[in-house]
Amino acid sequence: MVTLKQLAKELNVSISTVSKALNNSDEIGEETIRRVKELADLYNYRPNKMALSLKQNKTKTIGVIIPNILNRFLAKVLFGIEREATKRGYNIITCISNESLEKEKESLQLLGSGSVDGFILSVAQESQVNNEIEHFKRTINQGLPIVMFDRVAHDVMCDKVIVDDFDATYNATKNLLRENRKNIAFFSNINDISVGKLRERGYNKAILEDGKQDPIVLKIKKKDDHQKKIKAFFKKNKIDAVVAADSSSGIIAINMAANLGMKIPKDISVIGFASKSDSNHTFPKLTTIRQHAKIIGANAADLLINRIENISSDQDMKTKIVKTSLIKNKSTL
Amino acid sequence: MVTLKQLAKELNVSISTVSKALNNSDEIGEETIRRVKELADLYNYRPNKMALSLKQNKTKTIGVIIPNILNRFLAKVLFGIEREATKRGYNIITCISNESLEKEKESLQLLGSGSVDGFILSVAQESQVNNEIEHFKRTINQGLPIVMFDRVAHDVMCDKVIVDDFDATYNATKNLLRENRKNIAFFSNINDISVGKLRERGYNKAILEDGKQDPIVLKIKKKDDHQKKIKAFFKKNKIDAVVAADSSSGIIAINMAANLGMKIPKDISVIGFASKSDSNHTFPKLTTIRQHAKIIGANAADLLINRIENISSDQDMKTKIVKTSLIKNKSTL
DNA sequence: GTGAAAGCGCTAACAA
DNA sequence: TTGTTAGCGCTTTCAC
Repeated sequence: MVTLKQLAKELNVSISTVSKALNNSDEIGEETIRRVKELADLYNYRPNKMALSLKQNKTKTIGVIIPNILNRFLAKVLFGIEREATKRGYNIITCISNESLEKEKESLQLLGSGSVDGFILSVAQESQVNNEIEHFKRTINQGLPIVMFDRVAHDVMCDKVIVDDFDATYNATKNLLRENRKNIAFFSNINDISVGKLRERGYNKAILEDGKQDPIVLKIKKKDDHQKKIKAFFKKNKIDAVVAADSSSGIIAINMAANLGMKIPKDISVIGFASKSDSNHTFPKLTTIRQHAKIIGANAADLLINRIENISSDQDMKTKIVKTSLIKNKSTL
Repeated sequence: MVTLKQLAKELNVSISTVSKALNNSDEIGEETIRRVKELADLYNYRPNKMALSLKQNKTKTIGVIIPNILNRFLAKVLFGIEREATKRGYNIITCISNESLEKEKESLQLLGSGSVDGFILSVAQESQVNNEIEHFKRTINQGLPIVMFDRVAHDVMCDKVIVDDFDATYNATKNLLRENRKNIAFFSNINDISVGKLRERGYNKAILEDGKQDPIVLKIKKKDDHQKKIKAFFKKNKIDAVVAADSSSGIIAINMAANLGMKIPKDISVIGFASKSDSNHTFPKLTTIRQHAKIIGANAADLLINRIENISSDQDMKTKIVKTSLIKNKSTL
């Protein structure tokens, strides 16, 4: 990598002249600027990012801590973050917490020592279960802003971007009630995290308000055989509708129902959280609750960068709610 | 963030004493070391990463350029890279090229100016189509090693990690021939990239070697309605087996076949590239070609870090082939 | 209009 | 055993 020093030497001027010339300072003569820029172009000079960061005490880099990159929703949020960050001149350093509190702490610690200007994260399952929030507070006290999305820690004062999980399942369930479904079940593979619980509550509320049936909830653990669990459930309970809290449950529910001879949506309706490409994985296509993951990511990046650059003068922390949409496909009436 | 300077001041010693003490230099007295470390702990001192990078001219950071994070395979490779990199003390900066040559160039350019010690990447579709490789060569000449995985540019001299795509579909097709299938079709949604072509060739070779049937290839474009295309194809051609080059095609093929009344695997066998969780999205479960994405990622990280740290003394570039495995599930006999 | 010098936080060769 | 100094690449204030 060519440096200012080398350019200066070759041009027989001082380092500061070169620096100023490249930054179009009006202290420098036109002719000099031209000469400097020419040589810089020739050598394809780029200012060293580390030197800039050190000097200006900002890195133009965002730390992103994601619990699980194999989750389509989270991957999509990451995509949204990356796009918005790039647009605003920021890079992202990605860490995958793998749902582990320890890794989450470590990432915060490691990147916190000068590598990034702030963090965007979704809380690891282990941290949520143990309600651990000290590490977040420490980071914030250190002067590094955090934006949390989806799985947030309510007791931490920071900007947040969340989904209207409760309303989403509440409305989805209402929808099924309007179809006159008599036995609506709720399937969930994510019952240990906050959003999973919110979704269950939305379902429960709709069922109880209606008052004509009892909630039936199938909780599937990560280690369970997903297909077998659902098959067994279908055989034991006669149900005519499913609200699925995660995308796999919805997809498997449809395929299994079809396999057991049920007609969709005549005999059974299914609504699930899923992305567009996932909803393609069933026939008929799954009626889905879309979370607009990319928008969530873009919003999170936006909030963080504004905070970093002090664009929003106000000190209050914001919580943005990105509303889900119900996309009606053919797995409901 | 607390600095050496501040610690030194508080302890009434010089900056270099503090630095040496923290690095356990034997130049420093035990008592001093203890005092320094105590205060450093108290203030939770961490050396500033930017300063270290600038000083030592290495960043302990890897640039990863991924064409599409929503692709499960690529996401999984990223996971593997991140895990291996973290294990060896490296961070990763992730850029998403979105299959665009321009973005790929830009990322190389931007991160190349001091932000990373090397790159791991899978070539963007646009770059492959136009056979653009100058930007890779430029980066390498700049002294930054590159490791390519999956979609590689053969004319660039660098370490590579690839999958035995040709053999994978060749063997899968042979497998179907052994089942005595008479009309084996090939479905692909990725025919414009190198691996897609390799997979088609493997299929073709097996069919032609057998000599008892003609290849039947269905190429699906990104903008096509995936389900409709496959449905129409099933209606027009009577086929009894499918080899799918991408995971969506395999999954949709099974669900659509079932929907059209075919019995799987009695009437039709399906084999596809997919991850474990994807193969759960069909009933019966999809017989899959596993690519071992995490291992690919780990290998790529390993190769790159060795190159960066000059562990492998040899100058020859290595190409590692990670063999696929055929996981027999119930969508084949 | 140009250059010298200080300083961002750190390490290390050299001096004391 | 500890401190002084130079330097990594850059910007910026202040002299000339």
